[in-house]
Amino acid sequence: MHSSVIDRHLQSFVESCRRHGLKITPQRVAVYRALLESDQHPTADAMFQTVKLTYPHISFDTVNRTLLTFAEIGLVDVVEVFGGPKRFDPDTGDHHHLHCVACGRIIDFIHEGYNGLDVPDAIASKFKVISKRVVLKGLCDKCTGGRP
Amino acid sequence: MHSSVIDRHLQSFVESCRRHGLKITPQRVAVYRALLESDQHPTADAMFQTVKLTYPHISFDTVNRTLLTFAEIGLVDVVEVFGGPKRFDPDTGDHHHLHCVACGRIIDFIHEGYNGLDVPDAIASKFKVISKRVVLKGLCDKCTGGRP
DNA sequence: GTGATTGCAAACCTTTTGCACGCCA
DNA sequence: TGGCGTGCAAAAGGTTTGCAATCAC
Repeated sequence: MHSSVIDRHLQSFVESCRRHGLKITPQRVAVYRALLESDQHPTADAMFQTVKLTYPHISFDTVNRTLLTFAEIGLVDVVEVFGGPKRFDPDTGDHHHLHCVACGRIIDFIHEGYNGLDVPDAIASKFKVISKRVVLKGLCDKCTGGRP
Repeated sequence: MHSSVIDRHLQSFVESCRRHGLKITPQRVAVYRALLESDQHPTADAMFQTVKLTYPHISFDTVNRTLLTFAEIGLVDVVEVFGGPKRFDPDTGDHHHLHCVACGRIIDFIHEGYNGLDVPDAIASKFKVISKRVVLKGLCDKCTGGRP
């Protein structure tokens, strides 16, 4: 990611913290920077390992709590899992997930046909829908070994 | 659930076990019966509490392992969660989920428009899709207090 | 200054593993 | 009878909580 893009993200991060009355601490900045560069859907522990490289003194608890705080203010999403540790998604935009049941990878994809899914009236009248996502379970290319 | 319906389910349960070389033990039958009557998406512990009522001597481990075994042979689904313990779904048919972010309930719904979702070619050519589900996050009627 | 945040430690909960005994096929 | 399944116990892994010291504002 280009440094100018990072700067722009960092600026909106600062504004988001201000809006929610959160202090801008070096730990939070370090976690946020790591999120921007993260491989997809890291666990709290994976984030901890990454952040330690640039901020060796940080504790796991701080990383974990920071991620949960970021999730509360909408800076990251907590993604759906089928067991195991929580996983976080720095991409809060409209996209969908494929879960490989063999290796556990979660692969993002976007698809025109899935955007703006209509919510049935019976649901819309009773529930306030916050987010919509299509979740596919299957086997990824690495795990099928090319066999379809 | 009517007893005749239960009998029919039990019969297909027995066949399913036979097909997979699993023994028919009273514990497995008890767990399966409890599944048929279960409120939706119970955790292993919730199932344990229920099964104990009719089979007081059963251990938590057995209930848990039985549920995992059932999941492996497709008798139940493990449903997507956003953290916390695994949850099981006795309904393996085509349906979708609404997660209430306030109370944690997972509500099933069916919707014509979501059945037979097309899988984008870019995905279908690389991944073997096993299941498709729309996951909505939101607030249920109990948690909005009627306010939409 | 002061209240939020951090780091550390302990507790808690869920899941996993190992093993001896018992039971289904 | 043989081997799978069960129950018990211990361990592992992840998350949550409490608290004193520290830091951003």
